[in-house]
Amino acid sequence: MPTEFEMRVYELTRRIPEGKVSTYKAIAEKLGCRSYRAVGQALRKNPFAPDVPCHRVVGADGKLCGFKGKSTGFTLQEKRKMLEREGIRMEEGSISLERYFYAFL
DNA sequence: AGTCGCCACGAAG
DNA sequence: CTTCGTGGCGACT
Repeated sequence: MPTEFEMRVYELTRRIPEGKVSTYKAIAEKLGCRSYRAVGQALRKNPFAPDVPCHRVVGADGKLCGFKGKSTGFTLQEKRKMLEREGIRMEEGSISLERYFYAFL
């Protein structure tokens, strides 16, 4: 059973439309919290995967999340593929946030 | 309940 | 590059 905080994270992440991405920072600030890490932790557990498109959440510099070892069962390659399928192109492993960033309007 | 360690980050040095 | 700040959660005590 996720906590309320996690629920908020999932709820926001879920709202990211196809062809768009967001950052841990944006989500955290939207939740009124200053910790991006807390968001990352919530996504790491991600009990709502793949309902919650955690692959659309990237770092502030447009890079995909780090994936240290195991995760929710997805790999960077799989996520990259999903993103490209949604129309998101990457340059040397980085995403152009200027084009794809979604600030939860 | 208190403490400690962990975490897919970010900013600063 | 490294180190610290930061917020929250899980595990252990």
